[in-house]
Amino acid sequence: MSSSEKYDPRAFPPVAVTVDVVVFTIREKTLRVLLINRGVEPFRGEWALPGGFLKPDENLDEAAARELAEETGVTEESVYLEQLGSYGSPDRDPRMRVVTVAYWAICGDLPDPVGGGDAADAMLIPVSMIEQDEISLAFDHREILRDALQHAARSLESPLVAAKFCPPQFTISELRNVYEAAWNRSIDQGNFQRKIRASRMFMNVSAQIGASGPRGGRPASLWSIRDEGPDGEDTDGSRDSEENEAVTRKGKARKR
Amino acid sequence: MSSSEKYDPRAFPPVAVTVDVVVFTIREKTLRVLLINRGVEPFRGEWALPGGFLKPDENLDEAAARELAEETGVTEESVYLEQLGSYGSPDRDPRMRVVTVAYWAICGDLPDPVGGGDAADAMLIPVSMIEQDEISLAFDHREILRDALQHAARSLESPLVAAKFCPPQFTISELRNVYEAAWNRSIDQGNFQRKIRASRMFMNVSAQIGASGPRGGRPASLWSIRDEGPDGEDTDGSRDSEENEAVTRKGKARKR
DNA sequence: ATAGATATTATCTTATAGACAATAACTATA
DNA sequence: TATAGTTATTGTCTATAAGATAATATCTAT
Repeated sequence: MSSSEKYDPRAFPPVAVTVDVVVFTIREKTLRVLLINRGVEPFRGEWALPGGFLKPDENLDEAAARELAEETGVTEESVYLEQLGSYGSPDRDPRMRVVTVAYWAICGDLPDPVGGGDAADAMLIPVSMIEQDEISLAFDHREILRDALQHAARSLESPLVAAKFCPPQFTISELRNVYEAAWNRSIDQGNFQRKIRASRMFMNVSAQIGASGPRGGRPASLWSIRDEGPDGEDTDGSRDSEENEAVTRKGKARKR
Repeated sequence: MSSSEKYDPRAFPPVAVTVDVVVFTIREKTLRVLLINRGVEPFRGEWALPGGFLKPDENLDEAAARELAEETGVTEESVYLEQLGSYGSPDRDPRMRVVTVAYWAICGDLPDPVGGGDAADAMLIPVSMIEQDEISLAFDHREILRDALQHAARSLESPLVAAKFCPPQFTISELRNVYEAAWNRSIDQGNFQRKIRASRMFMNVSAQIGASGPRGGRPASLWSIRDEGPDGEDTDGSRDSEENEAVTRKGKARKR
């Protein structure tokens, strides 16, 4: 007999459902994650992913978006927010049975002084610190973060996802920095430039302009995600390439 | 303030958590999914994914494995079983708030007469029938199945996953049939053979032997997943290739 | 023996990635 | 102002992998 038939849902075992969000951003060429310093037991004083209980009339995606907004102030619908997976070991929360649905998000422009106001403190911690066990996380949040990192690394194979780490207009080097921070390895400038331009996923704003960096250097051109016009945009005149695909993820690792 | 602090977990909103499993297999060169004909309301008489409530002392993976075993009798730990995602729209179950954690599984050798015994009937339905709306599913299971199909298609990029659809020993053509069924397109025999042999992921059992098909043809050699020996296996003598990767997923579609 | 079927190997072409060199355009400083 | 340092951009060469296609091998059926 099907197990679906075995239970009366009104006699379901008591479970609480929460939503946690792994918010990634890049600061100082370093991949960072938003963590909350817990003000209450359990795990008081330890760092944890932002999250909270699912409300009766919202679906999972809405709950994740609400949590993201509550913790970061970011409400734009352009934000990348995707479900990661669910975690439900019987003892993952000492208080009671809690199943959490984890999401991961990319924020290109987090307001710097995060932290909701309460005794709870919020910080953007480099993921390398957690990977190297310099910071421990509450609950099973280290495991969730590990899975989020893996998932994010794969998702970056699409440059459109990588661009979510950048402001609306960005240079190709800024985009390259995203990969170098997330994949923890250096990427050849020339090859990356070729790849991005050939992909036709972005369009050239201000073809020649763009300011030089603080240390000089030829000024870069600015790019943005291609708006889906049926007419072919080609600000820089290159017309030789077709719709390409992913950025590959091989090569020698760096330090992080 | 962090939302994690806002709620007393003992005052959590009432939610039931279930686990549903999308069980894929291949029959007659067709990708099929295991469906249960519901014997009770709601959706009595309609087809649904096998699933049931999470038990108090099991984690999510264990619950999924239990459901898989209950519905199929398959208990081997070698079975491919992976979490897919969670679904929790407030009204997805008319009885009460139910969040379900969906898994997907590959069974290479399902006992044919599935069906647990009760009034509930079980069948292996071709996924094409659901895609073409010839069969409707209960709850939001059509959406879950759609996501599972997408996820499975990507996962098959690793031939090791594709081999889970096959018996322990299989021919390269059987493996190719997996791709043709799941991706719904034909794959060139020669190129596929080259790819699989070059990958070094499998090893040659019974190098020359293997029976001919019912319609004749040169007998194929049998392969199995390479056992991780430090010594280089090379039953067929080819020693020219290194560890390669995915099977790509481009090409013209077929009918299904 | 011949036709039909499937498996296996080989060849050719093209696309893409990676290594690496060369050039362009800026800032800073002697 | 000339020069060095820095970053952006373009170009070239090579190796690898994929797709198209042909050729060969080995079976069943008639």
